[in-house]
Amino acid sequence: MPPNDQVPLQDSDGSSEPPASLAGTAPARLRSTDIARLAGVSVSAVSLAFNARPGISDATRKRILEVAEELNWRPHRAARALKGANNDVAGIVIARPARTLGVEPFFAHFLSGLQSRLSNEGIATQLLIVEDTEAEVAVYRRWAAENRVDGLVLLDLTVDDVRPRLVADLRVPAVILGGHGAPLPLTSVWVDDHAAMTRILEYLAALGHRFIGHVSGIPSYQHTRRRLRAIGDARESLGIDIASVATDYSDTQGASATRRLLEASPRCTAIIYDSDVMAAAGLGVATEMAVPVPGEVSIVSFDDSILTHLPHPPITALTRDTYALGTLTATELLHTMAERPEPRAVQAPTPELVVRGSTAPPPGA
Amino acid sequence: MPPNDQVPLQDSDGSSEPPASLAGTAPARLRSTDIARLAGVSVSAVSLAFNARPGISDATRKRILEVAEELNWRPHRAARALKGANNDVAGIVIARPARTLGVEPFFAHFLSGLQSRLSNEGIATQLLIVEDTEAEVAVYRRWAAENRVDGLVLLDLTVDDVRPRLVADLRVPAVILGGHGAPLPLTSVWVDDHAAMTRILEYLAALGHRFIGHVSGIPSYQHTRRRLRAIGDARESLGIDIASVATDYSDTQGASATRRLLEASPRCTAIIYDSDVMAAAGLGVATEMAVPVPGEVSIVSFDDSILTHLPHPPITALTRDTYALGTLTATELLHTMAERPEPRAVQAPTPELVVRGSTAPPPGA
DNA sequence: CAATCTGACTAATACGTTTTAGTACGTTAT
DNA sequence: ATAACGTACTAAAACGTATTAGTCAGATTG
Repeated sequence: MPPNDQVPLQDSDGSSEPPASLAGTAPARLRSTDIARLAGVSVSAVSLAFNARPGISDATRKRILEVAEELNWRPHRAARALKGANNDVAGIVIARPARTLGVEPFFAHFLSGLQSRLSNEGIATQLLIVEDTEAEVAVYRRWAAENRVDGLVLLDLTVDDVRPRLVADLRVPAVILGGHGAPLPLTSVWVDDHAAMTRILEYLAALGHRFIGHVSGIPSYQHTRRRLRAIGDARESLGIDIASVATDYSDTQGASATRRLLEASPRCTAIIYDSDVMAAAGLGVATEMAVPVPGEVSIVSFDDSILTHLPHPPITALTRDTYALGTLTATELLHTMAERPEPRAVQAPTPELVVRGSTAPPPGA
Repeated sequence: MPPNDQVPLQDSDGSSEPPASLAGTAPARLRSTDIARLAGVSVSAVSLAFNARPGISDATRKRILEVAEELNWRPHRAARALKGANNDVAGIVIARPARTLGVEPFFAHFLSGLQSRLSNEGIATQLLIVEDTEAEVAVYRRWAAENRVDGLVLLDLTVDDVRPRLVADLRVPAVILGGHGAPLPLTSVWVDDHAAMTRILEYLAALGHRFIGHVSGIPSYQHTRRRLRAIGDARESLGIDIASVATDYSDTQGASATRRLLEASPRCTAIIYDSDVMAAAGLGVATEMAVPVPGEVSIVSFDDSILTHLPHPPITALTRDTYALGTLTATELLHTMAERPEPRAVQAPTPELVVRGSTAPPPGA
């Protein structure tokens, strides 16, 4: 008789309550051998049943699954991963000070979409917040060496970013959000910021604005570059004058940049903000300085969220489905994980301009 | 000669670039045997070195670690987990529609704090968003059976919540955010909502308000109950009249509840909102209805965030360090994972009232 | 000087699966 | 009648590490 011919102690009554006093005793963990014995088959059969492989009859398969279900048994994922199977984990590392992360609705929406699509495929998302890119890179190296994740999502692509090359070399399937331009070693999902910014500028120009302020985000980000390039192009084609001020996306810097722009002389008649947080902060500054919006100055936000809906006046903004951007990124990642295709650039829909109360023709018009 | 007496093909030059054209060929994975051979020791020695155990000399330990570092080798985490070691993963499941999740600054801040503390200990956070409690419970059962996580954080505790009992029975270390009252089978971190609400009510009563509106959150949540109980107590002790309206925390319902309260006659002279999102939405509605804030009606938010800072007037709010709440929860979870102590209730600091421009004495005063 | 001990290290086993290489048996083709 | 084949299943060999039970040389002790 084999030595392990005993079922681990377990009440057959599903609603049973383990004796709380014995918290120290480790409850015997079920193994596939237990399921096999109870179903009257071998462990191999259990494996075949759980992995939906041919080689056993439907009746046997059903019986095995029923036994497993009853005992709430599932294959130990470490043992499974050890055999080369997937971890069913995707990793995402965000290199920003954790305290400031919460203010960006963008992240939460994007993450929701990403997570939702991935968990449909049974893939969990592992999230890590680090201080800087150096730490981020170290995490990628560690995760790759430990075989911890099946895929990665890279955010905030900068000019001359070292991460795509590194991650590609680590051979971890990955997708970049925001990359474009030079051929990347990884698949990327990108938004046409140039066209989006042009949309705003054409709208403001049509209203009659000729001198426009721009509160931009972090200059090293590629999408910031693309927006600035659109502004450069529009200077010539639309014949308007634009002054850009760089910030770190924080409400504080958005506010102080607004103050600078509104105090300057001559004063611009419209301000474009690279994020919703800064636009809302800017509107606050304008109100505080008693500069009527949109009477004296119009305000446009590059991003849309509850922050642009709620103020009075509500802020004209480029709107995009950030949640859908997350699901799109997840779809690309799943495809990359499954097929390891050649890298490609996938374009997400260009944001649409939603006109609200914060924009109007300039004062003189 | 042992059959695996060959180093997997690997350039000694760290900056080397694998031939991109051979994307299909699987790069040989390093194993502890490789490190052992290169360091001139056995695999056991490698294990001892990596787990900081006695049994090898410092010189040997150093040599092993150097070889591993050079090749970017780290123990395969699945193999390690299979031997009973920790996964170094904490799980958190949020049962809310993913699309609405992004609007709550609370989650992002809390998650940031939690994550930051956990990753200090090398523990990653696995995040899953599900539709309802049923799905949430299924996830807990699956994760426990698969041995996927070392700890769990439970959110949004409701009255008669089934989850604490279930998770306790699954023997997964876990911490609840928001529980209190009846002795729970799990350690919980809780905030004294009763005292916090009382603080608001006393402040408003001192200003002279006698009829106050309350836009509450989801009634089945325990913290909502505690707030309502404080309101009940204050009716008697402070001699004020309060009308509560239940919502689902959304800006939409917050707005419509505000409309109802402001249209009622007699009209309340102050409104308390259970969340910052609803307070901001409510301020918008008041402005739209041309009800001056704080001239005709004062507004107080139970939660503080950028949403209460930015509007004009900025909203008087209870402020608490949500990020710190996350780190506190993480600390409790780490303790629970390490020591498996008896469940206990840990109280987080009671929120402080920050008076801003949205509150003033009632019109007649 | 023999017996004991200690430090540094290793061989072998266990963890719980998946996968490979079968076996046994009944059915069909030659 | 025999060979070939397919189906349903199983025994045994991985996967890469941690751990247990050693081995061995040299130091210490009685």
